[in-house]
Amino acid sequence: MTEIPDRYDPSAVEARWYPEWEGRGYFRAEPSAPGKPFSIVIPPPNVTGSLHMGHALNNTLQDVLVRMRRMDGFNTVWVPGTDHAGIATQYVVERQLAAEGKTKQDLGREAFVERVWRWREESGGTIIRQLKRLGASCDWSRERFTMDSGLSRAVREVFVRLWEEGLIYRDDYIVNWCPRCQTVLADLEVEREERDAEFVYIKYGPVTLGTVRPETKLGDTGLAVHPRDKRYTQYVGRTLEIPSVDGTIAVKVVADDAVDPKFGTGVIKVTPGHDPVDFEIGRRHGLPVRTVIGFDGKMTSAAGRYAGLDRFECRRRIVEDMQALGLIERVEPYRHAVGVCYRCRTVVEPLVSKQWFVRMRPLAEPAIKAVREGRIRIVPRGWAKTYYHWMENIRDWPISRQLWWGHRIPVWYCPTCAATHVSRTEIERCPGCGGAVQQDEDVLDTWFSSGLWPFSTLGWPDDTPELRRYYPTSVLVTGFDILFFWVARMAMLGLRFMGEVPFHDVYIHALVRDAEGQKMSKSKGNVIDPLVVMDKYGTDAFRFTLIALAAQGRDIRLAEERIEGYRNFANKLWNAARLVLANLDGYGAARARRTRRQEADAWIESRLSATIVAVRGHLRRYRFNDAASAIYQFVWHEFCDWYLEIAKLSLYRPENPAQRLRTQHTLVGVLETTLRLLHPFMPFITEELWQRLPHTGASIMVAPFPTRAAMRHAPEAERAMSAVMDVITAVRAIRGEMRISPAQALTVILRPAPDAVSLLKGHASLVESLARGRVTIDPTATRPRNSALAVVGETELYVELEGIVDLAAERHRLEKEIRKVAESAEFLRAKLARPEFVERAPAEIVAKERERLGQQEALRAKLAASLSWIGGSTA
RNA sequence: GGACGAUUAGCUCAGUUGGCAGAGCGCUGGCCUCACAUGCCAGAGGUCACUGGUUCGAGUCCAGUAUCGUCCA
Repeated sequence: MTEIPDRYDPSAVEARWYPEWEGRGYFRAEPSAPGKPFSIVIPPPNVTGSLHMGHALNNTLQDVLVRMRRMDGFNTVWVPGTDHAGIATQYVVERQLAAEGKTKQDLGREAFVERVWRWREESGGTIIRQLKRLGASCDWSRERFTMDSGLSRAVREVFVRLWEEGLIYRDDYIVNWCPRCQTVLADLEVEREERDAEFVYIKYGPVTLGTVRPETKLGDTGLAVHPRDKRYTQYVGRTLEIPSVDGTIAVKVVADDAVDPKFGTGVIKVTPGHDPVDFEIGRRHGLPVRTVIGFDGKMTSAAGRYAGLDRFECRRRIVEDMQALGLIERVEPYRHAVGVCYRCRTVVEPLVSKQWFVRMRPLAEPAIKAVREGRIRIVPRGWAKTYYHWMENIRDWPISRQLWWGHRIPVWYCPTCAATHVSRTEIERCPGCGGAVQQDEDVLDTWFSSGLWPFSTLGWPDDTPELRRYYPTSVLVTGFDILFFWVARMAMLGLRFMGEVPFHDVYIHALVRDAEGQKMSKSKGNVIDPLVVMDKYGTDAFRFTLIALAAQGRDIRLAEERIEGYRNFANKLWNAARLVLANLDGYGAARARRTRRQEADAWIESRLSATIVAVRGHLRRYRFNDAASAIYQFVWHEFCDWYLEIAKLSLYRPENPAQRLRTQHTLVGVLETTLRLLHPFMPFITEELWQRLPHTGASIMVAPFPTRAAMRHAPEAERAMSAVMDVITAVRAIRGEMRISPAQALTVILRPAPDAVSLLKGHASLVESLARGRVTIDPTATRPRNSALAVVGETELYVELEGIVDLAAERHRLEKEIRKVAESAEFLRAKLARPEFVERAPAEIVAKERERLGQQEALRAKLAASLSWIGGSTA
């Protein structure tokens, strides 16, 4: 048909359908509508973000599930939204200000926060637009933002309740401090980076010890050794006066298990103010905290003559000074992992300060139990182990952040009477003494609000219809990198505040890497931009690639050739539909239904039925790649490679009109059903083609997802067709191996087993056209001179070679064939010769192997006879 | 140092309960056959990292070794 181009052009199709679907309200959920609920909340991307491969994979998988369930008639909701990303967002706006030569202090807190809001209005929608480009069928009317008033109310409610229940406290603690972002970071927000450093061996009074952080020597208040390390027992308990760069310092020697006697000299200096391990050691032994590095990353006045120096500059200077004093024994190069801020890569400084914490243990226990009892199912299972390990060793969660952008901690201090008030509402006057109060300066960790996401987005703390209908959500789809940041916290907070798990299933997918297996990162320059890919290959092809690569438990290496392959798949589908559409003249469904179904029709319908069952089964178990490959295999290698070729016979050279009608009917039925099956994976092209085919309904999006009942299972037809196809393949193989041109028609004689006569007679024209030859069927045929032979099951097949090709080629082919068969027979004979196998293996397995051996031997005999017939040696 | 994972065709990877090893890409040969050269037909290619064990039978289960990777300290 000339009006449909022979290449699929995704751009126009994609641009057309998304607004159409959205406009018709297909994405919108209605709690009061019927149907079993199926709900998903999106892992909210950072509002500062733009779509990367991880998002693309994550949201494609969610969309597959949501679209399938929606078509299945579930009451489906997919709640989208974004996360206010405290540090990241503040950082972006600070950089903008810096470009204008201003700092946030110049603006003041209120104006700065206003400025961030303005930034969000202008630039915060990027990722949402990109999700639409991907085809994500989110209910945009329910889009949420963690800083929305509703969600902020939920945050405050949770804080106050946790406080009332004694699960929130404020304490001095050693925390990870980012001197650049000027805020505390949770352990999880600190990333490790390999860096080269110097391991400096310092003479420390009577002992020598190694350190990578000589500048912290100024803050040392102790020395620690292992309790069983005999080298140092004599010093334990003593306080030593150590000559140092700035006079002497007093350190107490303690024995602690945390010291590794085999590392360095087996002695460590203890700096409780600047190292988390040392802080713990200091607590255990009552050592004082001495802070020598400040929140700005510069040495404090306690650092004496080094005060005011940058911490790294101080390190250099102190090494020089000690060297001059002869206090350094030696310096070794050392490569180690330092903690850096996950946002700005600045080296994190452990510092002691007052922070808010959530007690995790009481929250973690029910969350562990929920997974253990299967109320939350983690898929793939392996991740449950990681989850348990972290949850069982969980530490209290520092939730305060020294930022301006975020949920301000709902705590007020009264300078007059020194009272602390925690409140759901704003307070101006102290309820105790009536004096003016001041709110805590800090805001809450972003994960504190995203941890409430599954219920805060549905209206909590109010009792809403949405909450009652859609909570717990059906499944959470996410990457393992935020298993602890997010998944674990949602589980804990959901159980605490809803009394019920936040999701039944957690599907954890892989990380997308580049073709070399490297994590994609801007600094490495190996990022593949999803939007560029979608422009180049089409969204459907891109989605299908991600799905096809999303095998459980392994990282995805994305290579462009794969995407190209699935672009070709989309094109294949497009052209199959072109063929069908070009041949629908005279088609009427009602009349077609009265025609007789041919074997090939029954076969392709049966194959589709099996594919539907497979796709459903795989999706139920989140085996996305298996689902994709099942449908790919069916569309390309069964429908296109075989059925369309068969259909052409009755389409182009109809033996009778009824048969043509029936073929049209099958083509339409199978293609239309296949499109529905494929729609969750490739939403755009399927809609476009479906609209052009005869169909019922306004959109494929709301048409039913195929069930096994849609197509009849027909094992008999499958067996019959597979026999016919084997014959065709055998003739083609002879042609191919003998290099006979496709233009050369062959003369083929079939000598079928008695029970195959009618089957082959019925499909002779099929063989003739698909194998290109004239076919004679004769159960009593004898082998012509100068012919090639193939054996298909019980059927012998001769291809006349007289005048076409010389027999040496056939001899060569047969020899190869015989070698293969003989090898296989030998393998089976050896297996069956072992008494252990015959005695102990299940009878049916033994019988099966015997039968196979019989077949192989018979085949070998025939091939050998054939070879000697044409004058070859059977040796 | 600890935990987890990986090792299967030239490359990237599947392989659900143990029963003759699969796909895509690439490669080789032949084809512009009236849907598609983003295609069609045929084909080559594997000691399933290594060493033991369990079993009639191991890519699959167990133990160890090697290499790589991730996370945690």
